[in-house]
Amino acid sequence: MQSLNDQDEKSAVGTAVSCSGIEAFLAKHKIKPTRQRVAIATHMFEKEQHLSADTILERVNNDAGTTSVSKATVYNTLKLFVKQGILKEVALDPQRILFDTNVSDHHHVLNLDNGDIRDIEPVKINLQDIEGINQNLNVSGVDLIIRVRDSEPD
Amino acid sequence: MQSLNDQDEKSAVGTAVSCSGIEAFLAKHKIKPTRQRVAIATHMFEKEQHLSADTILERVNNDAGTTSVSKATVYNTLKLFVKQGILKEVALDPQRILFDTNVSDHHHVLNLDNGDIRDIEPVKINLQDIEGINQNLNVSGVDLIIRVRDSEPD
DNA sequence: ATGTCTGCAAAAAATTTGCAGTCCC
DNA sequence: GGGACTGCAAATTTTTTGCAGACAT
Repeated sequence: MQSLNDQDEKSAVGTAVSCSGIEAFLAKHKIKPTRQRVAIATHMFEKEQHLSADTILERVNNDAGTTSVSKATVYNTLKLFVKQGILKEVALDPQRILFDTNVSDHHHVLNLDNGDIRDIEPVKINLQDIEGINQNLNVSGVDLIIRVRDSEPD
Repeated sequence: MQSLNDQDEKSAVGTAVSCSGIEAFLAKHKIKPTRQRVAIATHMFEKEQHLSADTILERVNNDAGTTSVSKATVYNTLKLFVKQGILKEVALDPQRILFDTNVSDHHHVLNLDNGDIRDIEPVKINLQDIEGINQNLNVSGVDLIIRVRDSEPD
């Protein structure tokens, strides 16, 4: 249950962003809140979640309450959101690129049996632990995906 | 410097697969060694490496010594190799899906400054260390990518 | 000749680009 | 009205599918 790491705006931003606060939320991140962007953001930030570009397109266009948008706009907008730091792009596996509303440093546990994706605390990576690595390097990011199954291996 | 974990065939299979041994190598993994597959495998297993489908296509078709192949065949063949366990598909980042000749359990260190990809030993993940997780789950796979830079952050 | 398998052209899906129309000043 | 920006049609790129031909009985 992580917040968007936004200090002010405590009522509008909880685990997600309330509909009325979306415009301010976008504006605060230097994103002009156009109709299309608000529509996409409304669905994306409805709650803490991991969605594909396709799912977002579907949800936006099936919701009579928001403008409908083209696929290109969904891609361009999600990429803009990533650039502005309100979304994170995650390659859950080679066939599944998702956009994650949790932009804090964290990792994922993917349940292969039911498809659930669970966010977990970042692990501490010590380059010292990796043999033979150049110690002058500095870590700029760590992606960790743990695939699990419910039942025991047979 | 990891081998392909193949016991017999010690001369043909070192860190890579020698050209002459390719057909036997494919056959051993229940892959009929057709001209196209041999061409693709020759370039892929030339040495321990991480290549995109596109790079493989280019290399195969620029090599007068091997049959040229269509893009579809490259995709289908690489997928077949993954299914048969002689390649691993790695989502290095959302924009870069690579095929890795190292199929043993391992992780990656990606140097963002020079593009180098380095294989490292698998980390031991203890579900006990992850708070709030259902302990009846069992881990079926762990992907870890560490992004590093040469110089210190400014 | 018949059933299985291969390679690839064509189709489909995913992503990017270029530009017509808007929005500010 | 002019520079900057937006959304999307069209182009491009990536991936999948379907089927004509090859191959092994």
